[in-house]
Amino acid sequence: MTERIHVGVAWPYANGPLHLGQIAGAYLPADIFARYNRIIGNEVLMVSGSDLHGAPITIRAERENTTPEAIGAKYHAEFLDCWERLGISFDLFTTTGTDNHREVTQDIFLTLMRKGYLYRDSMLQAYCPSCGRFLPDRYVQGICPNCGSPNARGDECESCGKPLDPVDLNNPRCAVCGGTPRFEQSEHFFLKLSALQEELAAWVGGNSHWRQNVMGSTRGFIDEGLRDRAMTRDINWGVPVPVEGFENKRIYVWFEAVIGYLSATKEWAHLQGDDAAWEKYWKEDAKIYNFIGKDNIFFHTLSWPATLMAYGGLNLPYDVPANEFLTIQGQKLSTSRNWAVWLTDYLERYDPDALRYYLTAVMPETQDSDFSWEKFVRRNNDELVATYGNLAHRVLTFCHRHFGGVVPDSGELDASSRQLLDEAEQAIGDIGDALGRCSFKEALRTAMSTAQKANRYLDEQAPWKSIKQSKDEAARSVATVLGVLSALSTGLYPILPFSSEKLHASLGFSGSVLERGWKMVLPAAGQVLRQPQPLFVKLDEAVIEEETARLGQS
RNA sequence: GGCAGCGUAGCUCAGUGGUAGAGCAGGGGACUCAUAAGCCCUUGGUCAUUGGUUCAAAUCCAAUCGCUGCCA
Repeated sequence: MTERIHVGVAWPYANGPLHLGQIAGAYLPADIFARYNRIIGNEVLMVSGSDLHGAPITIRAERENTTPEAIGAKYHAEFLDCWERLGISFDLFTTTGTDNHREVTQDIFLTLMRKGYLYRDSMLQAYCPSCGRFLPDRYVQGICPNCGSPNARGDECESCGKPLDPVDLNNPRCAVCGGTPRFEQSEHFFLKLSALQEELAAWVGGNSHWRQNVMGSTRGFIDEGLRDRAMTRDINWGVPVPVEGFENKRIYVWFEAVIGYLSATKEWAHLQGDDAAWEKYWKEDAKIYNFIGKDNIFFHTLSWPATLMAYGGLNLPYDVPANEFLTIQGQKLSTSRNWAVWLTDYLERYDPDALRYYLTAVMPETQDSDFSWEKFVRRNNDELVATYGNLAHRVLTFCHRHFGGVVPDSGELDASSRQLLDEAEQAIGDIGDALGRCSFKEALRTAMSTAQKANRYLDEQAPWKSIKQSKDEAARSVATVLGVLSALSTGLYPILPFSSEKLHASLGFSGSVLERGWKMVLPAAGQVLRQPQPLFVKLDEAVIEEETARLGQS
């Protein structure tokens, strides 16, 4: 039975380059999941886009004497290039800056207003007279009332970790100009989350398939009691509030960016030439998955579902497989200290599948995990190259040397050959099962263990020995392993698409792995093999030192 | 501070009531088709700590410590 699967991925902020934490946390798992669902025949739509709004991008633009549009455009182009090179297969990667997104957002805003889920109230806001604008919480600095630290931010004191309100700071100052802000009442629209408390609790309770971390923190918010929150901001960059008197305000980015999942679907439908096609995913039977990092669980399991419930008639997320964080060589990622591995840098120097392999192997599914160049090189060389790449290479070169570069006739299979092929076929099923549950690490382990079994089998069979006595016996074991390789090219396709296609072609198949589908297809006797080329490149140990030296350098 | 997740071998992790596991790294061996890869054997753990429930706890409960995130 085919299903409709909507894969929505966190909207990256177009304020700087992508780093490996974002890839491991959201984009790679989303892509693996989307590829798997496509190959098993599901109807898949994978969308996301650049988040162009919010205060940081405007402040950066001022500092660099440019416009928010220019910064957004630069990084949006860079993101698109990265997806292409890393094989992140979006059906549409748009931006929050489109007319379509504005229209969809404003429609939702006005509908919620009309239904009473958005109401006016006023709140105290810091206003900087010398900058002539209201300041977001984090742009007010001052002395922490809790620990006395002189550089506490209005949202949080970094030195004692306590969350703060800008009005609590002693001697507040504007983080941009250093001037003294004053606090003024400002009118905003509040989302009536409190009114949806029961409905949300019931819905969350029915989602027992959610991950521990997602369910735990979502339940925590509900038990605490949901509070109404402002969904507009005193800022002049973003989606305009479609209400008279709010010309100098904009819709809050977290209210608006998640609407992108819906607006992007509408944009995709329009580009397909079928404006109603979005309804297949949002009104008809479909499962919506949102791949995100653990930092924005609240917005995806409560705030956005509340918006959808209030609007009415649209599908809610089916699953929100949020990942934990990736540290870099034992330390937290830090953009300001340049403690990060930037995706563009990686892609300039190494293969996409090597990264996809390593990041899947250490994917932070249940706890924070660590990226290190040493482990990257080690796992590439000792696992990916040695276990999988070498398996393909040793068998393919053997075929060229002894069987004229064609698939030999296996003849009647003996018990161990039959068993290995059964296990390979079973592995495809198990991998699929794991991928369907978003257990990506488990899927990879299953695949690699199949490659290992094939290596063991080869050593037992030793066709390099048997060929001296019986060409048929050697043909049988070699043909068997070619079958396992074919199975692996399928089973690993969602995770390692580039090398899977390469192996598929090396095995003499035409077309693509994707077209062939999620099944084991044995290469036919006589099928012409391509001249084998190594699937993966072995990395020089010097890479570890070179790359480690780059960390933390400005 | 509150809430949530996590803490198992040197590393990455699996294991949710029944004799502590895998891969990689380390040590040894036999082989040689292969990117000096693969295969076999092997060293290695007070399952964060303390207490409790149970015939039986890595697993359930409580407290403590540590790491990360969130506090919209």
